[in-house]
Amino acid sequence: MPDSLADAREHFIQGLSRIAHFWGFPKAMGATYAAIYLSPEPLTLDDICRLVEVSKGAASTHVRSLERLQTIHKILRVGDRKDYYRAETDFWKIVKGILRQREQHEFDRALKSVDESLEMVRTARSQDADPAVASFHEERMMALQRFFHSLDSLVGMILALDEFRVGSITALLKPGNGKNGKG
Amino acid sequence: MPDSLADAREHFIQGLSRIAHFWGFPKAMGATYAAIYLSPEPLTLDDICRLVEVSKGAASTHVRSLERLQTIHKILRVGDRKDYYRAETDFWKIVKGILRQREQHEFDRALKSVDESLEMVRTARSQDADPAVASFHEERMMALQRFFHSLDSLVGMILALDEFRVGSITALLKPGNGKNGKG
DNA sequence: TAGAATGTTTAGTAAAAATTGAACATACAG
DNA sequence: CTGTATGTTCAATTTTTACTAAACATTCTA
Repeated sequence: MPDSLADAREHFIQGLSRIAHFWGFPKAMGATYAAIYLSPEPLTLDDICRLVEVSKGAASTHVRSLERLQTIHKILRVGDRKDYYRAETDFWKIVKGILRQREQHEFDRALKSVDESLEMVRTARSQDADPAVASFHEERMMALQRFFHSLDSLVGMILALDEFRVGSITALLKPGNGKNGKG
Repeated sequence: MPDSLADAREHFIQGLSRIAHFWGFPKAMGATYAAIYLSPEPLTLDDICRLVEVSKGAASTHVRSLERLQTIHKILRVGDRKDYYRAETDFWKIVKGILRQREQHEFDRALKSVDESLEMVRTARSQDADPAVASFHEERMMALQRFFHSLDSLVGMILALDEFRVGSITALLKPGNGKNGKG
């Protein structure tokens, strides 16, 4: 069977699709990354359409998203109008990029939302609201606010740690620990 | 305006809905948690239907999911057939629980998927596949495998750290660091 | 300028996920 | 046993998200 290698590639691509989907990205986006990741040579949009079996429009959208997340990189060649894409292979860098992006967009909004709610409760209390309920709400909201700020600090710390190579932290853990006691 | 407090609650619930959705849960599930979290008294299913404006079926599903994630707890009272729910307020515990569940389910599957693909590539190589391409695929898959194992170790470590109270780590960071240099 | 090769946007469609509502199950009271 | 109050399940529906295909834009050649 001359296509056992293609089968393996297929299986791998499907695996990354699942993972991508699980973490909230379109399946085809994961497949796109996988296809690029497994290619020895940079791929063009048309290559991707062929390998991932997706329309040019979708491929265009996905490479844009992947590039924004810094999981792939565009390569331009002089005298060639095609865009080529190669995979970023430093996974810690990728995780860091995704963390950073998520933090910037949605995480900030979450913080803001709690801040606003808290402000509203305080306004309500200064007016006519039931003081007991208002106090309770205020307490709970403040607790969540504290947690978010801690998370924010923690993520910031992790991102900063990258300067010292996060990967090396896990290298410390690797030798001889196998799996960590589950299932 | 006698409902400014209800407005604040509304805003808060909507905020948590967004967050939940962003992290891959149904919006109404986040809203359900928020409603319980803000209630001084444990809530019944019917309370939830009313507060979150959702059918009994959906409410039932959501409390089940939330309970499985240990974000809320069921309270049974003697001589009362209703189930009551109160919110878990230890957010680090919640994060830990979600991490643990995700690790067990999807994370393990990801590892397995890569392991299998790798096995397939090796089989292919022992047969007739292009050795150069097979080698390249094998290398890349092994790199991802290594990363996954590192991640697995890292998550395991974080979960283990809980014994020593993860919260205290962030407590160290909190005093006077404000925001960590973004936007 | 036209024509070819490429990438992007978008209106419409297809697929997936969440939600409803009603049937069903269970437990208790009388 | 019957009726009532509760929780659960699931087929059908609604809502959301992803994708396609075609029009459009851009850049290069000549």
